[in-house]
Amino acid sequence: MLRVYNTLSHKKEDFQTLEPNVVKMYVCGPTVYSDAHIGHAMSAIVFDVARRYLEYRGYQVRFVMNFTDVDDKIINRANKLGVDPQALAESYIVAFRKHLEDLNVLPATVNPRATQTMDKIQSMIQGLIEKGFAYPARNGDVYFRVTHDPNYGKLSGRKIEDMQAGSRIEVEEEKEHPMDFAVWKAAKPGEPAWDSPWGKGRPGWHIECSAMNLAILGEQIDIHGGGNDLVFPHHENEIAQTECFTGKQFARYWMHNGMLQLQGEKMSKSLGNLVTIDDFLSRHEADALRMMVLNGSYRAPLSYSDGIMDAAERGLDRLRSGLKPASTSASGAPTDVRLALDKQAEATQQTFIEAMDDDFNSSGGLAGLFELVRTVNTARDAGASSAELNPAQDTLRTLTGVLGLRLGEKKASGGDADKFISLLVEVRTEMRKQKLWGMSDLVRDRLKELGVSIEDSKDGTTWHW
RNA sequence: GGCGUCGUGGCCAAGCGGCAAGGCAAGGGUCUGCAAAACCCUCAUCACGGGUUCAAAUCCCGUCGACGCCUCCA
Repeated sequence: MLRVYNTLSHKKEDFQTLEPNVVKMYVCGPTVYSDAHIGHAMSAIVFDVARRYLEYRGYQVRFVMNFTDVDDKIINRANKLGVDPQALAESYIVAFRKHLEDLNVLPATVNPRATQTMDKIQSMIQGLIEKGFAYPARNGDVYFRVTHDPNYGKLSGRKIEDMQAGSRIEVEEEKEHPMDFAVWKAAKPGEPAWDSPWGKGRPGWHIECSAMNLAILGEQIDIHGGGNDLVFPHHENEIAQTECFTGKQFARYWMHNGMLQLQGEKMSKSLGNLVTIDDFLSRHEADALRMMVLNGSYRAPLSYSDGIMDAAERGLDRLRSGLKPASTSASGAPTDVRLALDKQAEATQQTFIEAMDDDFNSSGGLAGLFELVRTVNTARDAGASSAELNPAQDTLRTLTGVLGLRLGEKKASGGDADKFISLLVEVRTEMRKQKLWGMSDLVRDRLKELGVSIEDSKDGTTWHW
């Protein structure tokens, strides 16, 4: 039985879907106004793993990730650069899509955009006004009436009174209550604007997610995800709008990932302490970032550092070691070794499911995989043939695949250099045959300095970057 | 100030009432011409102080500390 930690109840709950075998899942994507950083990547990876695991467990997942492509930040940035806000947003959407692909994040079933959901946004606002949950103000904005929602604050555990006390919000004259928030914003001259019953304007920050959910997944969904910095106000307001509009419970499970930190602080655009996805991928393989995320708990904050990346990359190598083929001289492993291998493959699968069923405990799942790796390697050393190794290696491949790891051969980034390296290695093999150890070691050491590792074995010599 | 998450070996980290998973690093060994890889062995009583229990890293109370949110943010 899968259990999922629900921010709404602060507990792990049994996972039950609205419809049998179907999961309706919505994850908040980025507001596209600048280069995405690895914190965004972490969030995408976390929910990609959840999605892959749900599919592995037999669910059909309708996975929606939105792009918020109209927003103050986008407008400001576009004005600064002197470009069209829509064009700016579009370029970042293209870039982000490419990043997701590079990071092996499965494509969403749908990627809706705020600007393409305008009808639904407006009909929702209209509905909220009719029900008394929203009101147009004299300045052309439309505000959500917080005090009319008895459940307001249930996700973040805040009370309207508490927030008022510590509030640093500038109180808009036009608001009935300081905590009321805009569902529609009147356009200033030169800003992107859409016609509406309340005058030209654009959606407020939270309404677009409510509307996109409604338009694509319906009134009720199973899982709503995002970074935990979105709990308040974004998700709180989303719940308020949607539930007041439909009169039904919106999302059953709210999942939030912890923040990626750099030197003890949240990595964020405003703090400027970030590593962009481009930066990261120019120095590491995509699997390494995923490995780093998988090694921890998705809800806990994660500190990015060279040390942690190093460990992630070594761990990746270790997983890969389990997939290496049988020795060409393999003549079959002893019975006890073969039995142990089968048994471990079985045990690993079980451990994996138990761990992942417990709120996607990837680190626990990984532990089982490492044990399988050791058993496979032991069997290979004991002379297991590829036929004997195959079933266990298939299990390993399947389960690492569920985590979204590709474990491909390390890229021979050298391009043209590769064939020269191969030549060098070939020559070295000849030297070794003639027992010219000094020369062979020199070649090996010098290549090592250049980033090329050589491994000699009974089956011959292999090398990799 | 309010709300919330958390504090496990040198580092990352699982465990959530019954002898402390796993990875990285380190040390010793097997293998190897020597290495590397692989394999074997070694390496913690769980921030602190009380309490509950036959039994607590795991539950309760308190202290200290970290981080997030309360303003745009994955």
